[in-house]
Amino acid sequence: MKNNCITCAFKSKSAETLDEDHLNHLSCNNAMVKFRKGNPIFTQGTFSTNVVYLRSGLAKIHITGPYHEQIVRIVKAPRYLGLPTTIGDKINQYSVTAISDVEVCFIDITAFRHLLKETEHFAFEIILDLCKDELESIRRCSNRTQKQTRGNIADVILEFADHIYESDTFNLPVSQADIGNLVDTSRESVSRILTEFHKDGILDMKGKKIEIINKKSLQLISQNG
Amino acid sequence: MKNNCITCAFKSKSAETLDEDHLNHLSCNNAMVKFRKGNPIFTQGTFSTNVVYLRSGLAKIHITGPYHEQIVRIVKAPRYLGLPTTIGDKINQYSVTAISDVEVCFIDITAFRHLLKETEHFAFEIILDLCKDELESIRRCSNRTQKQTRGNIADVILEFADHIYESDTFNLPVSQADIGNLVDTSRESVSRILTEFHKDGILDMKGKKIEIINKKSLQLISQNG
DNA sequence: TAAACGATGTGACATATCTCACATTTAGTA
DNA sequence: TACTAAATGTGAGATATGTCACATCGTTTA
Repeated sequence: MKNNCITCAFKSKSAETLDEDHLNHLSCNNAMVKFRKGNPIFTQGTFSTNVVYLRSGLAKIHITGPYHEQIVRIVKAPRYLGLPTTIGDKINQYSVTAISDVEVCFIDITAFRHLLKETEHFAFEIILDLCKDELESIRRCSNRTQKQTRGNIADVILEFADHIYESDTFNLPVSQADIGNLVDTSRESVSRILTEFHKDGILDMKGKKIEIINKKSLQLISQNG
Repeated sequence: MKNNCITCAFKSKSAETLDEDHLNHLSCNNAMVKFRKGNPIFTQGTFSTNVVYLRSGLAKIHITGPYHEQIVRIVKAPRYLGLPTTIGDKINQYSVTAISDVEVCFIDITAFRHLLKETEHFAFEIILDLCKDELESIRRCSNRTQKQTRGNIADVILEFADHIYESDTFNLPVSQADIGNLVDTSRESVSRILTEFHKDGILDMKGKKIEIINKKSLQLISQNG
């Protein structure tokens, strides 16, 4: 299914810099695909022949570590998925899986490189994106290894509320096991800490539905361990 | 002190793509500075007005985490230092300190951006660098959080031998405390594990001098925890 | 050369969190 | 609706590793 990038309402910041000709070129080398919640968008170890752009929805980036699968990050549209693994290597170095229903654009890598060469603004926006992602990776890794589990779990909750859903009430799109391997702890510890937060009146939980009641406390826990 | 990039023997892969005119432009906006071991090259929290290129020597990239300073990575020349923090943000998001005597080029950021715009090959090489660094960050973080301390310390030794010094005998350029905060453990644990390796006949230590005796074992420890 | 400081070795103890075990609840499907 | 599988709650015990304490060794500096 071909896509029309000119009229697309979910353009990336880099695509915003393109003129009509280049957007047309992008449209011609671009396939929009829908994935249902839970399905893999691309998989570690396979060939990467396309640049992937997440048009709508949520996805998790995960990597097979030395012992177990680890979630690196949970991301929301709009953003590119796996530029490092597509451009930096021919084989995907990590996997991306939809955690809500998503719309994804697969852009032919040759066409993408063509755009990088032709239009310096486009390339610069991509560089900016890469730089910000790398900073984020470093910051996250430093937090994750230094903080104790309570702090990391508080972070995850705050991340969902502040950056992903932009609301203090939301449905967790992932299991507790997922949260565990996002912050590198066991499923059981996540459960224990979540019920602890509940008992302390910090948040309300009904199944997957979470409501943050005492955000100050949560932020304090995030800061102090 | 102005630099002549045309005759420079330590050109980056990206600079290799430049023609004489552009190299001249680079030379004119470029200052080469030497730092002695232990001195900061740039510091987290300060303004970043230059792109920094490590021409020779070793450096550590470190960041102030929620609890303590953490070494993110130890890098060797030739490579850029802190592209993400220079391009992605105006304030340095991390620090870089020399761990041997080093030579560093400070490139004016405006001139650097100019090169990015003018020459698509240059920009593409930079994008490649950024992508590879990001992949490396993710891989490292996943390893560090999953492996046990013994495995991480084995990794550091192997990294020095295989990638930094390219020899199984070398002088450790950092203290055990540094290694501790590179792999997120205490100074005492590093000491204990290092003497353990020594007792097991895996390596020989005389002061800072390390000689790997049984590399196979070390690799096994790196893999299995 | 001494003194002072930083880096390192090593023991004892505390503790966060993992693992295993099983109960219980929720969701998905015939 | 009932049955099955997956997700979650919770206890008990094991353990890797942090912290504190102090001794020793090497290196810089006055």
